[in-house]
Amino acid sequence: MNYWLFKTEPGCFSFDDLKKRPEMTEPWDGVRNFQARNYLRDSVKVADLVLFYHSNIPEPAVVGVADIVRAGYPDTTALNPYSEHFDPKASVNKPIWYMVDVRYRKQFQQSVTLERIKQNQLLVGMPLVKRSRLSIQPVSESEWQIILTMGGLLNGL
DNA sequence: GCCAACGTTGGC
DNA sequence: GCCAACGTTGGC
Repeated sequence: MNYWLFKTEPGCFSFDDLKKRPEMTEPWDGVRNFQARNYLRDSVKVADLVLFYHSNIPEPAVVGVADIVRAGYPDTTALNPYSEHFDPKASVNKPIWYMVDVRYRKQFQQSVTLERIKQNQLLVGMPLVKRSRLSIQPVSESEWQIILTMGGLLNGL
């Protein structure tokens, strides 16, 4: 079982959007970065847990937890010319891009802001701090425990 | 809205 | 395969 951090701009897709339909699964599509793609295609597995991060807002923060209900499969938005994520180089036989399905698990009691993460010496090694542009990032067991505790989910999910 | 960081593209 | 130009991300 692995831990991840997924980034999204809440104006595009937010944790509230996920929470509104708690029993539903949502495709995490539109990832167009090769390193993030590799994680989605090769490493993200069913039952993995995800820190849901809101970026590009005044106070960027981890706001809750989701889980993976389907591992990597071809991202069909790349094949759709009407999608904003259309990629003319992708095809059915060579999909290039991959997505996974996620599901709501739990909202934090208190959002864990990027500011607080940066203040914690045990978290400054996270790609979020060093390489903020990577939209799918692995999270270590200890980082996971610390951030869940900071979010008020000390007793787990 | 600015701009640093960094990923991608394409000419050579 | 190098690297300059360009585009995008995302914190501030």
